[in-house]
Amino acid sequence: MSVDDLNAVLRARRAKLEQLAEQGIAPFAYRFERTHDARHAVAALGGAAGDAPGPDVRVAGRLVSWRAHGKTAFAHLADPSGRLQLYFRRDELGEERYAALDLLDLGDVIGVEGPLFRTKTGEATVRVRAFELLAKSLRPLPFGKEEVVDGRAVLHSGFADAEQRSRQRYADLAVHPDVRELFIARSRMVSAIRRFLDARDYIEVETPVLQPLYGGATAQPFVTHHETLDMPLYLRIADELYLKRLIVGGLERVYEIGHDFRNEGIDRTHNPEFTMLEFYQAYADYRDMMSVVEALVVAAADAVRAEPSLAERVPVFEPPFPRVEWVRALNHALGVDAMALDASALRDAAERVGIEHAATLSRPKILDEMFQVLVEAQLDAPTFVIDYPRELSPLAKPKRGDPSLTERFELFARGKEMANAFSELNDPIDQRARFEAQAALRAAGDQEATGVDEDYLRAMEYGMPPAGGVGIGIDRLFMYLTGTAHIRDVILFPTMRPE
RNA sequence: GCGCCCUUAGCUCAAUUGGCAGAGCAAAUGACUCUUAAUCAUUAGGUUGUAGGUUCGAUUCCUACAGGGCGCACCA
Repeated sequence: MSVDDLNAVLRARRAKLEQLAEQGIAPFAYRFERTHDARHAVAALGGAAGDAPGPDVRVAGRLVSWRAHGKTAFAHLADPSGRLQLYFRRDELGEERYAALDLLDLGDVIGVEGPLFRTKTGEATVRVRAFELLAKSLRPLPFGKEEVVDGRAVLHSGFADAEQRSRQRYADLAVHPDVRELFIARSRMVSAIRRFLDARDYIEVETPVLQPLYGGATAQPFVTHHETLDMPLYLRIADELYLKRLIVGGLERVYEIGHDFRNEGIDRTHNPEFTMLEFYQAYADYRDMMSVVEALVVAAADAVRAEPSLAERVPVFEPPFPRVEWVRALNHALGVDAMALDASALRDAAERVGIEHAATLSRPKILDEMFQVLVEAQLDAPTFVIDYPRELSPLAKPKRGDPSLTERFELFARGKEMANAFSELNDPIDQRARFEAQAALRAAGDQEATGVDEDYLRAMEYGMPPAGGVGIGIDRLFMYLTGTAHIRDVILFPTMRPE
């Protein structure tokens, strides 16, 4: 885009850039020594009563409002900690420097120096003695105007377009302090989870994102190609099989936080790449892992609640969470023994609860759909669903005492799956049989079925201790804790078509 | 992938039945030494998402395409 194509606003800013050059003012600085951020500057003035001047401060940030009155001007500077009012006077700055203020624009990054004082309306303000341009803003940020009504900031004419806010997250963050706070809270939550696991003697590991065989979940993968090896590689859909190899190797407690990739639809709760936490603990079973998950969710919630602007939104948990047995819950909701129904009775039951074309679905699929409608959707408070039917859980160990079930739990909250966990299968004979069943499905055209992972079987044949394993979707956990409806609002740069 | 809806100035939004495309903010010029959605005056800013069609005339009606939103499907 040439300068000729730019609109008048952009041209005006470029013109100022030239005037700055003529005056020998560098529009893009190297550094600025700060003594305070906005919040600490306000605190530094403290309760200084009346006209008592406060200390000198040097603060830097973005110019977000400007009110000129001839020979004086008020402005607000915003930094990550908040906003601070600035007061410019011609008689203090001198005519030349005061005139140079004309070359500033909203959105410029500036640094100022001067004493703090309180205006007659009581607002902590810097009486600017000197200012420096640190970065010229050549493109107007979509600032709204902020009005304070009953002590609360009300934004006028802001940056509302959901598409542009996601595409230009930098602008969204720049003009919306609450968006910054949300992503800061997400980072704090992830840090808290790391501390939680570290404190329990888990070690954080990194396993391959590019995998010759994908597995550990059922999903369409992204496929790429390595030139030198001349072979296809898949972006991982789960971390599971590599983490369990490490259990074989004697790393008894491991976790990984990273992106999984699934080549599927995009909607309110799905992004093609998303953040997954998986952790595995040798010599533990799924009941041990339930306790860990309860404590982990509490720790994550505490970390988010520590962000004051979000505190009210974060649910308070009181472990232990209720446990609901899969079969018993479904039968109770249905009023009959679902597992005992024959094929046609099951179809009729499914259609009564609103499942369409049940005739085309497999038995496990019908059961799963009925469970989703009748039970999962009703689970608002965090609840463990335990002991899934074997036919729904190809990756879990059979339940002790009832081989028709598996030792598996999922954690649900607000009707959404938060975590999925098993007593991990550690029998290589059984594992091979399950892989071969998958391979048969794949040969029959099921794109999501995986092949036989011989290397993983080799690892298991060396002997894998019993272990409990958990997967938790970090994006969804954070959505739940903050009451965020759309996954794109908790991912800094969600996947979108190019403009 | 399917259905419905949306796309107008840098931002937020108007525009009667198909009849000269408007406002606020932002911008430019001027006035103003405690303002805070500052105020006041003046000015500029548009190939109405793109390409076609119907019409004397299209922001408006039709078709296709692009991007987006919502729902469905897929995703245990």
